[in-house]
Amino acid sequence: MEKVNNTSKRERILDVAEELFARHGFDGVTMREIANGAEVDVALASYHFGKKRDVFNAVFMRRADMLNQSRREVLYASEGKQQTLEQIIEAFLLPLKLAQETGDPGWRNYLALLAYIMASPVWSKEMMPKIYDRLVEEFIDALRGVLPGATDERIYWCYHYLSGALTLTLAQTGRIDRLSKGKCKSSDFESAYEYMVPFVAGGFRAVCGETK
Amino acid sequence: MEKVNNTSKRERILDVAEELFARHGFDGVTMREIANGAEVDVALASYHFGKKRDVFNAVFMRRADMLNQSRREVLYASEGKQQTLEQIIEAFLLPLKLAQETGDPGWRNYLALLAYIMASPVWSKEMMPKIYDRLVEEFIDALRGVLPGATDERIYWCYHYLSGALTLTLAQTGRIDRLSKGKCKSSDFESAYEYMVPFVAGGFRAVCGETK
DNA sequence: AGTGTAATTCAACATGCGTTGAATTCGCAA
DNA sequence: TTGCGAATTCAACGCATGTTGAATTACACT
Repeated sequence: MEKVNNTSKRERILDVAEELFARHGFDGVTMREIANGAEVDVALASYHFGKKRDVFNAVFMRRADMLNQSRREVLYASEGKQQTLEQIIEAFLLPLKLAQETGDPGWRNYLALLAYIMASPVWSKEMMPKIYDRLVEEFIDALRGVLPGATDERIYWCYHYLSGALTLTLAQTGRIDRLSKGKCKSSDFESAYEYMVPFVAGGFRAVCGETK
Repeated sequence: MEKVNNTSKRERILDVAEELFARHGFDGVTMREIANGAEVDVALASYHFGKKRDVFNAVFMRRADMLNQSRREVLYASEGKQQTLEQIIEAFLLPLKLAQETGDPGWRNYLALLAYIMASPVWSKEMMPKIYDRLVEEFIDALRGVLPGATDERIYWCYHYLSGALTLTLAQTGRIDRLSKGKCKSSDFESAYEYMVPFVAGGFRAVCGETK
């Protein structure tokens, strides 16, 4: 198996597909563009993964398990102990820290792809239940623990707002760069994380009542 | 000019394109699907609007001016008077109330299309500066007025979270329905609006300091 | 060195795409 | 009723698409 730049052709296909799908969506990318970017014949992607949809699936799944497991570990790290609202939110926002710390552009591309899927009515229904929906109920449970007086309706809506703020951040559209005239940067996940935790916590407290 | 169902063929093309583009994105829709949905020959869309991209543009522009003007009016309705943080946020979330009050499915489709554009790195850069970016600076100014001690960096990030929460709401992915087992509904813009105002206000106060 | 299997390329297919120019129909004014 | 321009359809073009089967190369094992 030929190797170039320390990665196999198979992985290079996934890397390129990840980046292109995140930017242009499923239908905005052709098999030939993927093959071109990976410097590979167009038939090779089909050989390894099958149909175009299977390439998309393979990209989606490659980092899904790792991310989910990492998230679960953080959430249960302080199990038994008295968790704070901020700790729970931090656990949920883990992908931001993760992408920032590794510095791997592949992770940033993957998270942008996740944002594309989250915001799409069609792909959200198709992909999110496979992996990511499962853990949400555990987050909601943790939130119920620190927001004893709140109704489920309020908690789920607040979770939805959190999810939206996260999604737009991961998408890295560059709009905040333009609007703020460079004072903020889409690529600056560290700042996004730093302000997002207190923002969301403040929102939850305003809607779901006081916490201990 | 032939009329059916009180709408011209030209408008029917825009209506169908609006719905399809919102669900499947620009590349996920063909001219023939649009023509089929509008019960019209495929060449007619090109005759009226030009290229496929021009159809997309026409759909985007059709309701843009109206929405922007409506927003501006609400923002300056309480000009001079002492505005509250909540009033500013309410003005920004106007599309939610608007879509809910008219009950027009066309508006819901348009707002979903707006969400698609907002979350896409490519389309966001191309479309948002045309109309929607202009008003944002006025919102930021209003926010500065009620958050005197806050840095621009903090205000822009908070605005970004607000924008994200709104975007995911407009997208109507149906995910909150599934996660909450029916307790919340993506289509329920009234509840989304009701909880979003205090959530965002609480977030701003937590990050940008106290308000009067 | 030789053999078998996986990896990769080559060549080509059927199909669907956006777009266009010519032909036809419609709606209204003279 | 005739004429004329706008609206609409018809037919077809050149091209790019996803996919596949056969041919070729690379590689591990004996």
